[in-house]
Amino acid sequence: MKSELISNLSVDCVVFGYDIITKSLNVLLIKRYLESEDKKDVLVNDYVLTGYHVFEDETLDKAAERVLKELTGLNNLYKKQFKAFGDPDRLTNPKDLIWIESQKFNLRTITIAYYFLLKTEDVEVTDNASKAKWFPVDDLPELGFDHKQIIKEAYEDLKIKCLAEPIIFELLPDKFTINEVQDAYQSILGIEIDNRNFRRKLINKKYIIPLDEKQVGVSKKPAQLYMFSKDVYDKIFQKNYLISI
Amino acid sequence: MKSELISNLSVDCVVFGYDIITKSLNVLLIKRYLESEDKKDVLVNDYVLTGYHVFEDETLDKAAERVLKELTGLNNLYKKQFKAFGDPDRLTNPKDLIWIESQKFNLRTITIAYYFLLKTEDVEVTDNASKAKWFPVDDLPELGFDHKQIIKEAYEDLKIKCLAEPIIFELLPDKFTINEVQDAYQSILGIEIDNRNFRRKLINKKYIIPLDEKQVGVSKKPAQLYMFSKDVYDKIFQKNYLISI
DNA sequence: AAAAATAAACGTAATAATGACGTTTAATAA
DNA sequence: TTATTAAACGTCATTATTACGTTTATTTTT
Repeated sequence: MKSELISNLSVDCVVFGYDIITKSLNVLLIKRYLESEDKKDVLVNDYVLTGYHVFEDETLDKAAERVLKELTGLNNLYKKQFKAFGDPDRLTNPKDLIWIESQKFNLRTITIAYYFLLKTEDVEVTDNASKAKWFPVDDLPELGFDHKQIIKEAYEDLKIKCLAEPIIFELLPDKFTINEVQDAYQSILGIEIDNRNFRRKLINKKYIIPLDEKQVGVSKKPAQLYMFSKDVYDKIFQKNYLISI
Repeated sequence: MKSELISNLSVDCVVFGYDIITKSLNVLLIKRYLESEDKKDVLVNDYVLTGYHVFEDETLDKAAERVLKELTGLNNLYKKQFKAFGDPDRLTNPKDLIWIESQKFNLRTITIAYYFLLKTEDVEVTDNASKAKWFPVDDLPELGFDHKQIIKEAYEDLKIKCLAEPIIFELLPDKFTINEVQDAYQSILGIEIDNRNFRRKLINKKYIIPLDEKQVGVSKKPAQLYMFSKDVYDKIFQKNYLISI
């Protein structure tokens, strides 16, 4: 008879931050440590996503939020559980064998992967050996485990969601210019958009609200600032089923 | 120190079938058995999704496909892993406590939930006590565990995907009429669509291909049959980023 | 203080898509 | 042969999109 699987449960967080200056979508990564023979922490020359085991009395969502809070100090970010990873080749450690009622079980590590959206500027990054660091999503360093794959799938999901929902505003400051929105779309989706058409389209949306403010500290004509109203968006969306196949 | 979580891993399958006659989206469910004191199987008066433990050497996807194959005999259906469910209150059984290196662990059951799409007609259902049965998604019976919630979330995900991708054709026969597509959308999304506009829109799509065939055995004017070409759709989609916020 | 430079903002015309309807056609049933 | 009915076609006003050109407001340079 085949063995049923007992697994070690963790969450991994893909933290996406958009940098309005460099116009790049970044991922927050930490250096990986491994436990050595003599129990000292040894630095490995690659990076990993932040993740941790789920505690006994914790929901998956809470575990992801806890991990994120420890990493960034932030709460209440846009969060999406996008996929579970748990293929047999994820088995990490030969010590991960357990016995239950004299039966042997392999202990596979299942991770429930989340992604979070924020503004790069909201996370203070000090480039110490042990601390988190931003990397452009299209120029990642060496990554441990299957984390490159996890990031890839998170990014795919994000792109699709960007096209269908106004989550771009989770990545932008509360007050933004039209061109900043365009740049964000272009960077994330890897496409070119006509500025004049994009501008008209966005300005005509009821939920894109012009403010009585302009950019300050720019060395050319300062642009009009806008905000996104989720309330207005939700009201409009309710009656707007659009089959776009 | 808080206990890390060790979990029992399973997959649950939400099998959606669309019935072209009753115009209803159905879910395939089985009666639930519980193990009684004297080890005989005892029937419980509710239904559950099909699901099973993941085996030691199995990927999550393979496990879901295996469960589906055992239930329906079918392969190669549209499949989506849509969410992991594993909150602490899912803990089912007091016997689910294990010891590893003299540490006690609670054994929570994590389930990776998938949904599959097929035509109701493709699954022969015999209404025996132990066999699978179709239920309309908006008229479900009593359900065990958190399976009502799982179905609800699968349905929400399906609705959103229906609006963005041509997965409706996974639920329809290979040869279909325009009105059958409209009925499917109306039933699944719970909306009314103008037939004349819908017809025009669909017929104009390059990937909706008219066949040299009409309906047979209908008692009114027989309708033109069409097919969906995934190849053509994929080619068109590649250059068609549409930001529809 | 005027001129050059430049990003922001506005404009237009052709085409395509959508929404809200009315009408005709091809088949079966009476 | 006629009535019935679902399928299929047509129209018109409105809105959205595409593909461009032009003007404006501000800073920097001369």
